Amino acid sequence: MKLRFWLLDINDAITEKGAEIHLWGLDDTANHILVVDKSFPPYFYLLLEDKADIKEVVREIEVKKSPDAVIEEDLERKYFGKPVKAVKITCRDPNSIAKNTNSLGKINGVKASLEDDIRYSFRYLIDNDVYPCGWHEIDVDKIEEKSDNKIEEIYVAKSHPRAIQKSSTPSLRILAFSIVCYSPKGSPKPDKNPVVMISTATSNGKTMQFVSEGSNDKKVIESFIEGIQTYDPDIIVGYGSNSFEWPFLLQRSKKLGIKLKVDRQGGEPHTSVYGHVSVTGRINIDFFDLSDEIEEVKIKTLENIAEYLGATKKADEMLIDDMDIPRYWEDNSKQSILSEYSLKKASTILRVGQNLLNFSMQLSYLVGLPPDQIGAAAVGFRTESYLIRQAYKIKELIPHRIERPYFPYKGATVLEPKPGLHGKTAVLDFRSMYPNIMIAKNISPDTYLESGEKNPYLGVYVAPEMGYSFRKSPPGFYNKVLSTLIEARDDIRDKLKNTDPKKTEYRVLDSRQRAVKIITNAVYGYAGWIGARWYVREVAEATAAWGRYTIAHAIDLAEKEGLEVIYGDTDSLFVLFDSEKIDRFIEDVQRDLGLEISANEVYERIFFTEAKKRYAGIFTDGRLDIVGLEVARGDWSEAAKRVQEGILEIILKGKIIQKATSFVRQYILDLREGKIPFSDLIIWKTLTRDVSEYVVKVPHAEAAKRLLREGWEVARGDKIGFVIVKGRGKLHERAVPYSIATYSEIDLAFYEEQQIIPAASRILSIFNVPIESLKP
DNA sequence: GCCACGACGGTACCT
DNA sequence: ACAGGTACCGTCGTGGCG
Repeated sequence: MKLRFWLLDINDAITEKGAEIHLWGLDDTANHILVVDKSFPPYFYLLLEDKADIKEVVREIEVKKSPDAVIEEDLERKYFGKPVKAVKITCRDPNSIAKNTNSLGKINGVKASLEDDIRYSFRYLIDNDVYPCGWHEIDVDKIEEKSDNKIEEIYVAKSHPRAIQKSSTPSLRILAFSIVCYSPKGSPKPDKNPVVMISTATSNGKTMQFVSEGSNDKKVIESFIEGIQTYDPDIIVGYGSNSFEWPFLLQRSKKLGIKLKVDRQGGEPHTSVYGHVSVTGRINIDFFDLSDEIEEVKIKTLENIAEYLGATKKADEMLIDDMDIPRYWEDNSKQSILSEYSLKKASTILRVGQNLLNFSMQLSYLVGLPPDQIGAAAVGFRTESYLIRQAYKIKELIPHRIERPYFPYKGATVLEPKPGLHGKTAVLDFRSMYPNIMIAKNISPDTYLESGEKNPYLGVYVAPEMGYSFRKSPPGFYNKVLSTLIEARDDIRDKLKNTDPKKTEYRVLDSRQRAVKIITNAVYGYAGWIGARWYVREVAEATAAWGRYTIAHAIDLAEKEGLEVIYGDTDSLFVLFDSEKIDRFIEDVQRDLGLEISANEVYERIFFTEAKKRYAGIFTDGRLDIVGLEVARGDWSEAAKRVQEGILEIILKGKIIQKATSFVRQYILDLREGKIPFSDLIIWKTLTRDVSEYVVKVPHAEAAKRLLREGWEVARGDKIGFVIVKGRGKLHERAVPYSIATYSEIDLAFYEEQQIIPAASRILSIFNVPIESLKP
């Protein structure tokens, strides 16, 4: 029979009989199904020397290969654009891939093994053009046998799946969860401390809560498992769950002698690629992983993300700090507040999840990585997964990732800004400059002409400055990929124009165009990443060089039209507004450089200091836009940022310096009088390494050490919030975690001198306001 | 021993 | 673990200072 299904999750199972692929999905009628495909053998390639005698090498392979391996000559493959002699070795057992790679790789005439490092389940997706979060059709037989699997039907595949065009998403059951652990002091430890509460919120509008009696938490976990199995969610979402909830529950369960059977085949969650936690048959997503897509939010707490997305009403109305949890749990009269908080957290996670799910699924569908992996995968790996799938389509062999030394290269041009306040200003930027340069100059790993190679008949593009050459023809790998992506995005944006923004379809399309944009923009960075499989430094270097050439010529053209350029960075020029000159300039650029430039932003007024990458402007509609300055940073106190923003608003709206200075003075008076709330004095900084690895004593690392001493776990990547307290000594000796410090200890003079005054004078010094006049 | 100064470590931003 | 360019803070070593 034919089965149509939407792919939810894929995993492999290695048995004595060979390898199996398990495809978990939903069929047309929303039944949960499992298709077992036993007929996809793993394989790898042997790349032969150019001069090797293929017949002779094959004879040698016959002798040395494992008995289950099958040889197939594959003369169609290319490697870095060049046709190569390759032999495909197919094995019944995925475990024999490594053995064969080792023994066959040494054969005379074999240059290298390739694609032996592609995961078996990913291989299946690539070769069959199967897409997670997409619809497929497959020939299957129904299996009647009863099993523990939490699904309605099990099938065995009689063909491989074929992707079909159908854009709808089936209705999926989502479960959000969050746990509360009780540890009298410090971070909870699964071998000592119980899970006292687990709260869930589900997409059918219900919530569940499991609370322990005393510290016996066995029942809490057991009821949670039962709750999951009963609701049987397709998607489980958490916030920080890959690093906290799942590992804690797993270890705690082990300690208590129970199995955390929450997946769809009676098994436990397990850690998999990119450090994500995989729950077989379901999609497990930790939305903390996706929070760095939201750059506007600096401190990525659930509350901040939720507030930004409009997924909660009052963000910190009932926020309980981790450090205060024991006090709530220990006090019977306060326990209900804790359980209310925990439930609210689960509901907030659900709403955040529902908000970000479209985007996750679109990115997953585009890149071709399962939705539970896509959030945890770094940008480089997302880009690479996309490239790998495209490479297969054009029969390009996939290079290994190899370790290389790092050599930096020259990047973009940044112009010196003209300091001060300017009138109406247009920002002209090149549309996708790097991708379009790579297309126009056919810059790609497979078109690069090594020095010494003779020029091809059809000619080369020679990059400025270094003179690297790239074949004009045929179109390179990156050229094809980027052209497709740019076209796809244009198509989606056209559709968006004719779609009602209130419709679901609009949100899906918008998520899709965002996903396409992210991958398009990441290709240049990927090309210069030493970890990239297709790393060719000259590719990134030549692209950057053409970029510098382009912006330099654009400046010339602008000046020839009589435009005054006041700033520019990489692919943008800020010019004093003149409609006619700008129109002519845009045409000049198109004619001379073959690239599109357009005025995407017009400021009514704009302000620069002497520094690059820092400015503030006001749009015609009165909106402020503050770039690079302290207001835009997450590592300055709210107090300093508020003062700076206030000044910028006053200046951009009316340039009344007097008003700005008295605003600063008033704020400082309020500070001195203790009127500025505690939370506005917290400074947040990321711990970018293990606390022991710091060579100099820096405030946030010293604050982190204090947390460690008090039993709290801090890890690389954590944001540490601290305040500066009164006393003698260096700053780092006075940095105290905000959760430990009290208001009366705070050194308000520090905030005046080292936070507010610098942030304020950054702006006001341009108008010659002396620092002394800022102090009351 | 104290101070000014510059190099350097460290973080976060911009495109 | 996508790139390079940039600003800015705090720490720390160093040389001058009788």
